[in-house]
Amino acid sequence: MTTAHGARARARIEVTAAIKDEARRQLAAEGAARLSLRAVARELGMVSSALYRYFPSRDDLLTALIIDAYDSLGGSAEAAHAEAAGAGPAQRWTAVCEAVREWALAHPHEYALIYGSPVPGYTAPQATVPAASRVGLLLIGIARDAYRGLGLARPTLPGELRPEAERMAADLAPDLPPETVTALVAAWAQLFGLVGFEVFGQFNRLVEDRAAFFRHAAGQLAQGVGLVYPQRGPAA
Amino acid sequence: MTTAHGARARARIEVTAAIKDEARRQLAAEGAARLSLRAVARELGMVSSALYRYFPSRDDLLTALIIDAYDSLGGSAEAAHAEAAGAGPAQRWTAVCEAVREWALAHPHEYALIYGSPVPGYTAPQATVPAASRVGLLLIGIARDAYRGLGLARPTLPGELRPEAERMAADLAPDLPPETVTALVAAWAQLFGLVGFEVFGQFNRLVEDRAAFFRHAAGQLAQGVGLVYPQRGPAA
DNA sequence: TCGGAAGCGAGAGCACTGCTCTTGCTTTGC
DNA sequence: GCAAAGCAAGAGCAGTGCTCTCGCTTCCGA
Repeated sequence: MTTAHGARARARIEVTAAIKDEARRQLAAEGAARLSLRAVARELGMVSSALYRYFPSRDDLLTALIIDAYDSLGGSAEAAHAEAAGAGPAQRWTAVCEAVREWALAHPHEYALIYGSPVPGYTAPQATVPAASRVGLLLIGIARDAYRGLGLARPTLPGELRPEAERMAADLAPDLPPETVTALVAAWAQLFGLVGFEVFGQFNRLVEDRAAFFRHAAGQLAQGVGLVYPQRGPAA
Repeated sequence: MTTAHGARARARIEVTAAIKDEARRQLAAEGAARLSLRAVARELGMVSSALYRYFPSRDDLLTALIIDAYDSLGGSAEAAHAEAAGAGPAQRWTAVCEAVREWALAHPHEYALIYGSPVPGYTAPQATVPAASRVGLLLIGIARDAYRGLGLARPTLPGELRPEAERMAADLAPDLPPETVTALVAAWAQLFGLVGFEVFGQFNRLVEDRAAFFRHAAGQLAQGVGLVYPQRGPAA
């Protein structure tokens, strides 16, 4: 009984996938706001009301696409990380950052869906959280490897931020120094600031050689986290 | 003849302003995608077709709101900068960053309009450029003051980025070192990464004391630009 | 095996959207 | 003083998300 629960369930899976595929096509072509349930149904040769058997609302379809986008981005980042497995922490950091950038440039509308303005009147459901965390976990993992290996330059931290830093460290990576975790969170946000500005055209008549610019900026981020070859003294 | 071109022209100005005000209200309440021309007209007691005499399309209304939002943000940032006039470059930098953050938190939907995903099928018209540049120019100005005054720590720059850095410097601030201009552009994007992540809820169950976190991150950005009290040696 | 239940696609319909066009009225400028 | 331009109103078009009802098909348990 490999055919899970008969032909009907199998058909449901196929139709659901077909709907998502067509929706993704329209998303890539026109953007989230122009994604139309009726158009998807039309393209699939079905009537719009039938589509509601698979997704109870337009927002639910969008949520499914969001999760898929997070997964696609996370997969690309993880693949890039795996490919750089032999290299040092700084190189692996940069490789992950560049994978994020390249995915975003290849899928601008999907990137906008997950890291642009949230779709209005819509807050990301809890279901998206695991998929959304993958890139962050990857970056934490790189820092952890460095910490356990060559060592990590420990960033500075003002006193007023220490309680918050310890809270974040307890949540995210209890084995890492709070200073490092704080710097990681900031670098994570800053990475997507760089990517977003490029994808959304803010660099348009400003930065020409964007790949080189990004590579350098990503390296600076790694340095801010402490992911440099410790020349002047390792972790305190 | 102070009344520019009679009562009709004056009425036009007033009605245009009333439309923008009501549209801004709806934008703040519901977000850009739910901004409806018909609802604006309804609220103003006019019929929807009449509104097209003032804005030829919904996108044109949005463009007007975008420019206003850039101006409002730029004004807030400039005001904060003026208030910190006596302080050193690092403090003024942080003050501007915090003003940007506070404006964004107070006007999330307007922030999303200008720094979130661009409205689909819509590329920002040239008219928005001057208004959009104000924050960036402010940051460049702070760096320039520091450069002419106490001096500026000069960031490092890889060789592959030098041509691009010189191009950007020629465009943006020919009087500043290319390394500084490059760091400025990166910091600019990273600043909006931090702000965007907070406004769009990416920090939600992650960072609690966001004000302190942001203050620290902004200070780190200033340091990356070279805007620190030169302790170890001023500009080379 | 068969009968009720659940799943499914189709169609009609509601309330809404952006936008266009025509119809009259008013203000403006020559 | 009169033609031209600006204006509000209404009707209408094509499109949207979503609901409801209708028959048909598949499923599952007695």
